[in-house]
Amino acid sequence: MSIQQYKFRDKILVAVDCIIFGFDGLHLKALLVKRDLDPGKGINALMGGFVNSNESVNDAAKRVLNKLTGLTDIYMEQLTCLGDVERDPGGRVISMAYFALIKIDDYSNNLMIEHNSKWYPLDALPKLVFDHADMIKLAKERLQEKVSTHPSGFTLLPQKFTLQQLQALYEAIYETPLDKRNFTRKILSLNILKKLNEKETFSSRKGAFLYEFDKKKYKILEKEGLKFL
Amino acid sequence: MSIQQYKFRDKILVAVDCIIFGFDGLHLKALLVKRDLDPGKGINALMGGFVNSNESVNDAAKRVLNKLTGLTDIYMEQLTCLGDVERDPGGRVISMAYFALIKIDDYSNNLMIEHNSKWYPLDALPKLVFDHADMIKLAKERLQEKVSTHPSGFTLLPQKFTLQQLQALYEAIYETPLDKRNFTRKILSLNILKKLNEKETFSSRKGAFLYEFDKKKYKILEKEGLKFL
DNA sequence: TTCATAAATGTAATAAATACACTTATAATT
DNA sequence: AATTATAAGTGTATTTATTACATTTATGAA
Repeated sequence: MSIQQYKFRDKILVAVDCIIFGFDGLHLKALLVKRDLDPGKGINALMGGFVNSNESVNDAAKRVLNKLTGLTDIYMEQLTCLGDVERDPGGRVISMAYFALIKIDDYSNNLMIEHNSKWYPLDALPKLVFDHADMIKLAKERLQEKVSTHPSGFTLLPQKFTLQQLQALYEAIYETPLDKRNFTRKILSLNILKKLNEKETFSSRKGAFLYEFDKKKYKILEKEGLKFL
Repeated sequence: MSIQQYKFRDKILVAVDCIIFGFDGLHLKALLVKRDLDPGKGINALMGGFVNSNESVNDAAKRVLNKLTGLTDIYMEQLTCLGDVERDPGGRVISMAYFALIKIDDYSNNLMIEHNSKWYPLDALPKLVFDHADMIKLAKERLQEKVSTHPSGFTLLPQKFTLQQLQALYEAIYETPLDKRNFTRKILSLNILKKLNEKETFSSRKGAFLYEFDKKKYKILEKEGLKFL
């Protein structure tokens, strides 16, 4: 046997698809586009693209994410490989699904028009092409696991946020109400929040203090993990 | 745009590589083969193979696992996609890594000779081709997470086992000693073990009771998850 | 009968999780 | 200036889970 062996094996189209999550203060949402090529043209889909032979699979995902959002340094991780033979009626295409978290306000209206994209609440998704609905379901489960042991979820919030916004985020992800006092105590005990001398006065007369993250402690917890809920 | 679009995209070789774990009662081990083709011929590697265009990626992993072990219904899950451009000097090959758990005694000596394969303790791995060492490292981390929330680890033990064997398994996976009384209490409180009326007398005069799993409860916990350690 | 060996077992102390309701600050209204 | 409406902010007691720790028991071999 020799290097020649590689030559006679089947080459396959490899795609990446990105589940992009956002949070609007109340609902967890996914960013979808209307697919612009057949098969499935005009149907809602995750943003995706093919992996080129001169780029890594992760780089392909970054490229796709950047193309859609204009953002770099997006929180992103591999989710799963969808590899069924018949998953794409257009041909044999395997897809690596990624999930990504962005601040919903970082995504501009211009881009929504340009890419024919739209945020959908997870409990009201439209019909999706191929196995994209499966991907989103899996991504949501993975997000729940992830935020229970890592501070990644914070990526969905604006830089400054109130404790009630943070709680609403966890409630949206876990799909369950949480006790305000217990939540506050626990999150503050992690020592990753800095209380600012500013208040957010949009949602109450009294106003709620804004917090931001202590990036150093955040990094440690990101690596080491934490036990959140 | 049309279906034609698919035609002009790059096709890529897709491989699967399997991290196969076994447990000999004391050490966690990985099954490695001597690679039989260039590049890297003769160097140790994970068992792997290319995905054919008429099989799913998961089926390719099953095929590879079955070819090496002779076993079907192996516990197996996707680990990660290794997708760097230069990871395989023989060409552009992306690899989906899987980790699998088998009972070490199910793997026969004949197969070891036939495939030029060998069990290596995880703390004494030989040099490996490409990024296979990374895969094993990641697989071990994933195994640690997995057994802390799912009863999957039991797949590494024979059908009948003693509590001390089970504890030794967890100690090997976590790489840390555990308290015998606390361990026993906790594992029994999960109510997934059936105490048999048989003793294993190999390792002590007194003999230790054998246990086996209650498969129904196992299935429930497998889905719902548990909080183990 | 004694000895050596690993198996089996319980309790007290500490830490973490949960359940639960009133007071406070403020802007808007009168 | 006083009142009202609204969400923010805060503490304690109870239950549950985790940890630390040492002696007795069963048995085969000598």
